[in-house]
Amino acid sequence: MDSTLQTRPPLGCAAVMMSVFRASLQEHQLPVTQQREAVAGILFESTGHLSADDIAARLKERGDHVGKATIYRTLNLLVDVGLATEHDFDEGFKRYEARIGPSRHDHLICTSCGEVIEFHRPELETLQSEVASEYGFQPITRQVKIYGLCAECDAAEARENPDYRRAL
Amino acid sequence: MDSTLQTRPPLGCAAVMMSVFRASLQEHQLPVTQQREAVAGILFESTGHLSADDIAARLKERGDHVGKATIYRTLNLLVDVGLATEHDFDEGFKRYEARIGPSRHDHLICTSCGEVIEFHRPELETLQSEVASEYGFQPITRQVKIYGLCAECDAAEARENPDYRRAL
DNA sequence: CTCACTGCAAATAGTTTGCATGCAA
DNA sequence: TTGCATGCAAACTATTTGCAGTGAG
Repeated sequence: MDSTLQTRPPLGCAAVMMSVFRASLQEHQLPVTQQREAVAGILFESTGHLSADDIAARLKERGDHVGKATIYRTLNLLVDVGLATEHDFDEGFKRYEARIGPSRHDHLICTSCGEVIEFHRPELETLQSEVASEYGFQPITRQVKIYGLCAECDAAEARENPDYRRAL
Repeated sequence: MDSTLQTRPPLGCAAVMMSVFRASLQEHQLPVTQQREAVAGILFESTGHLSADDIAARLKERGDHVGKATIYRTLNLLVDVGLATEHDFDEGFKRYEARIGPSRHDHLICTSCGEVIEFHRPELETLQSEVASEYGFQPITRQVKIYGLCAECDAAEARENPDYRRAL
């Protein structure tokens, strides 16, 4: 299913995503409201992993106030139509990310400073299908999260406590 | 509310885990209380993924009432000393599992019926180290979760809605 | 005897929901 | 016009925390 390796289109991407979103709404007979466009716009123009609060803040600093309930409702909508991905990095809240095409990536999460590094490993696609078919499972999505210390935090830790790695 | 049980650990395993737990507590000058032993016991004797509520229920049906706050405090303690693993299967609450040795396994999660299937893939170990070293990252733990439909739910879905797979 | 643990209840925090009102179609 | 969408606030739910009392070492 994900046989096409696709890189993120650089420009105009947000605009394309917006029209896909509008089309999805119309297809489902749902109104295209200003709030929905505002929330989706913020997400599509950003490349990071945004929390509901991040989105609220960006909307505010742009003058576009949208109620938090609506932000959550819109994010869930985006996830449902497949235009956004939900992430849980164990921070006690969720983060959302625009989902451009079928391109899959996974994450390294620093448990010390919270940095999130994306990585791509096509082998994971194969492995996912293999494991799934072994159990008659129909895979829809996956999350691969590797927790640990980023290069900087690792160095810092090794400096303070030279043999911490022995515990791993 | 009960999780699916998978493989059965060797006998006496729970007892061994308990004494490791007691040792950890003593090492940190922490009292070995009845409540701590009760909570740890439930977790060590089970092979599944238990929520805090599951544990409360099992304690109750055994006559051993323990306050929920204490259950949470003990679970966090177990995670901190490395004797339990925390899982988040996107159910809105966490599940805990005894951690026997360094054996790694990952999960297939049915988004329809909630079944959790464990799988082992040694290649993931390699992949984890490769990716990590590529970014100078020091991996500590990982979570690989493949969401989708288990064989039964997939069949049921295909029966009701013959071409749902086209949407994937 | 002392200090940390326990239970309870109240507090948190992210997210969801009920309801009167406001817009998109 | 006709519904859904919105905003607010209240509701929810899992988890954490404060505090008076209890128990392990």
